[in-house]
Amino acid sequence: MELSKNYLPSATEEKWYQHWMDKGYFRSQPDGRPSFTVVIPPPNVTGVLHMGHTLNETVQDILVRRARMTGFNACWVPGSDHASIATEAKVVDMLKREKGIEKSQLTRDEFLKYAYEWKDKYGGIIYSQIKKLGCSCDWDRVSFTMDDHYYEAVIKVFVDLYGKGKIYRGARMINWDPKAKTALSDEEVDYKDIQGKLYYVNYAIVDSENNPTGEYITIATQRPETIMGDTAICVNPNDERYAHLKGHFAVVPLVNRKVPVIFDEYVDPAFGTGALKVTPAHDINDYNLGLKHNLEIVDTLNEDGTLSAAAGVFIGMDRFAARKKTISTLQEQGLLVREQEYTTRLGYSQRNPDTVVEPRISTQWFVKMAEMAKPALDAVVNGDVRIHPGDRFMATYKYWMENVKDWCISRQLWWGQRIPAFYAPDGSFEVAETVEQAIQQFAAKGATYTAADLKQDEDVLDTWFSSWLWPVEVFHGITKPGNPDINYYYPTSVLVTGQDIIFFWVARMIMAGLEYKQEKPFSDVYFTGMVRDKQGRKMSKSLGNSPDLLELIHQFGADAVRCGIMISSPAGNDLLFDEASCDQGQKFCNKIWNALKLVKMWEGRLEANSTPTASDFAVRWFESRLREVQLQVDGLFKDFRLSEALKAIYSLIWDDFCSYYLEWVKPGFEQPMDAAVFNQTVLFFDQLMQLLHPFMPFVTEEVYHLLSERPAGDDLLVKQFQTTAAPSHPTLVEGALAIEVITSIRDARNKHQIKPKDTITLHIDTHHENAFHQIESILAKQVNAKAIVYTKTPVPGSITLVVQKDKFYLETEATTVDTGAQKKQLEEDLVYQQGFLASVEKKLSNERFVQNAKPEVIAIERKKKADAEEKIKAITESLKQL
RNA sequence: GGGAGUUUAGCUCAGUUGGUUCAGAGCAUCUGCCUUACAAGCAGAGGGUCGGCGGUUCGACCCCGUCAACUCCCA
Repeated sequence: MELSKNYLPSATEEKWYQHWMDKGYFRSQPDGRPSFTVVIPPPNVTGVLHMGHTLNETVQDILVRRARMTGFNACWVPGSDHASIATEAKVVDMLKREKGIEKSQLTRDEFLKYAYEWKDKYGGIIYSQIKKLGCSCDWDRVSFTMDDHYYEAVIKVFVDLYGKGKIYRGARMINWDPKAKTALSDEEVDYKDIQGKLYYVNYAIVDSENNPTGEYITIATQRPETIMGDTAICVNPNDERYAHLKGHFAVVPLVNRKVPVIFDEYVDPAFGTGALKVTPAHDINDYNLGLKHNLEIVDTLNEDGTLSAAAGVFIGMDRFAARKKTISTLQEQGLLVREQEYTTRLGYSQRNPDTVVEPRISTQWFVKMAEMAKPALDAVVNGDVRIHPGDRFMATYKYWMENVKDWCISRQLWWGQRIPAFYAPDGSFEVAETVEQAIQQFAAKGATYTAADLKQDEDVLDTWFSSWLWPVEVFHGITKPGNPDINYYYPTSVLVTGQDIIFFWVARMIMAGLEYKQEKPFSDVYFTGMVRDKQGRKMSKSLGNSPDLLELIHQFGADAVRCGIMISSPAGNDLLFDEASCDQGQKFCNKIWNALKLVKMWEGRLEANSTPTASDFAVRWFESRLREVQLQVDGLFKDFRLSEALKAIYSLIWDDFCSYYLEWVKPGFEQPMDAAVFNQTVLFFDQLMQLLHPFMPFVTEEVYHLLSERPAGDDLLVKQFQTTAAPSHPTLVEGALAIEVITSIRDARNKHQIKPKDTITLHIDTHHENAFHQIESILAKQVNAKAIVYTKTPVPGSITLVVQKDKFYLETEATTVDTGAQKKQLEEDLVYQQGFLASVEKKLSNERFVQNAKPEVIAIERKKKADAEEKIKAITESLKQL
């Protein structure tokens, strides 16, 4: 069989993915094995996979494949969420651009028809990308947050929580987008620093009898257009400047409203004039003050950002025009004292980036969080749910859970689950799964209505209110409680996601899981870092610095992309993604490919018992190295240190296997290959491919099948790991010595400019010849020695070097030996060793060290001392000869 | 303003209960090699006062305090 010069990913990847699918390897049904369940954090249907997703999906696939190979029934559920705000915006955009239709021209049902069409057209793109990446998801279980059963589950949960008093409807301060005319969640607001102005305005003081005292109080405000909504003036109770105003009132300019002067420590006496105008309808802090002091709320803005009738003046004028008008009017009335430049932050709508978000009192639906947060906090604090990397996120999680605010779940949109509240003409309402049920509930209270009388709430629920049920409802745990799937797969094993949604999603999923399954939704949470470009900038569409995943896969191959992103991805830290790391992955594939070519070359010239002894040590050593790394990788997986695991395997394959092992067992030019050694080599190669498979599934499966003919069903993807025996420690030490000797001799050859082709005679002066007997042929091959001889005396005219306690003499005809350089080298080495010895002796002669240090530590120090003394002796002897 | 995190080689990062002169890896750099698996490769090498200062300790990259710079979250 002719193998191509380099590894060619494209054909391989398609072939194997198809094969795995045909075999049904990704499908999972409950059985007798333990389950290993992962639910994909739903990417939203609007998108394509970006590098953040790529990292995420790769991590999940690695965990799932590894679990599948270690006896678990692995089930990875793919899916996506409906992303109500983003999707609705895209559909609105598309309708306008392509069909010239405004949303306002459509009925709700007509709009939803377009939205579903849009979803069907674009929603699948992301799945094809996940497949290209090699992800082993169970494609028979694809879930979507707007699926019929899922929709039903969300409604059920809403009704249930309402019944339990955990959902309420109320007027609260929310973020309002006056352009889109919808409430926004906190995460949909972007804050920007801007240069604004502080306006100092005089309010006349009147006493409790309403008589002007002739005094004015000056307040500083950024938003003079909200003056008409003022219902108090607030000062700090400790501020002596204003203490005499107790019981007095101020007159709000323009509208001449008499408002009380109140006292609250919230006010910072050092800011502005120390006096604050309180506008409970238009500022969150003022709103809280208003609640505390029982202030009237005057909402002076309409939903489109114009001034309302309640403002009394400038009615119908836009808020920013009204600001100008207010300022000029105050100026005319002589109430504007001064203006001051001021830097502040304003919230802008993520959807309409030029629109300033307005804090607004609005009637919305809320989930009471405090009660549900408590068990969810405990679950993490107790370690029932483990977070990786743990220490970093515990504090943040705790803080948020202990200071959690009620969750605004209504959105003024159409794309999403419609709130199941039914209103009677008199404004009373019932929450029910169906209108029929609502009619009954009204009837039970003595009110008779028909379906035509009742009006369902126009709003839909926040997308997170559906995705927080994800680990439960993808297995129909809400709609069909107790079904075999939910019983088998829940709780899921690991959730892999970005740290940015720890509150929006992870915390709430834990709440929902505990509420509806009385059990955590997952045992471990693995937070990946954020993918940035190599300059450290966030990847974003507007910067255009996010590479196209399909393009990357096309260029480097899926394995290379996976390898590239994992190898540069320390657990939990942000990673600076550079395409060069994919290049490294591609080279790694080629390295493996070439090792395969070498092994396949030997297949044609096998011979039993040709020269087995020469390779004995190589085989024993590599077996131990392989075991050592296998055990190391086991441990790293337990700690979710996947990047380190990949690096360990990478180095095992490239350095230990290719650079040493294969070179050591390689037969001489046109020499036969020992059959036993060959078979052992193939077994090693198999195991290496198996170890690497979760990280780089395609190339490993391909190489596995090229190494040997495999019976049907013997695929790497389902090949089970065997338990690993302990490595032989002495063998590992001997191997390390061999490598050190080889490297030192090569270095000496280089330094003395001995050409690679020139042979040497190697003289070894050692106390343990046996250790060298077994690696003689390896040594000879690796340092190009034509002969190896043992000696107890220095070899005149040779290159001398000392490795550990042994002396080596390189005899060569090619060059004259530069004794000066050698001497210098040995002297430097001697100085270093003497310094080392001195530091060890200093330690050992320190009484307090000997008293306090652990016995093992002291023993190690004594050994260090003895080793250093021997080495110094060897160097000194060599120096004498020069 | 409140909280968290980071700072180790030119770059990106490891460093797991303080104990080899412990200062590591990959990439990049330099030197020598077209050695019949691989030049997308091979063999070597040089790079660092572990952010600054102080403390605890027989001993500190590691623990404590403080200062500085950067990043993120919340308001």
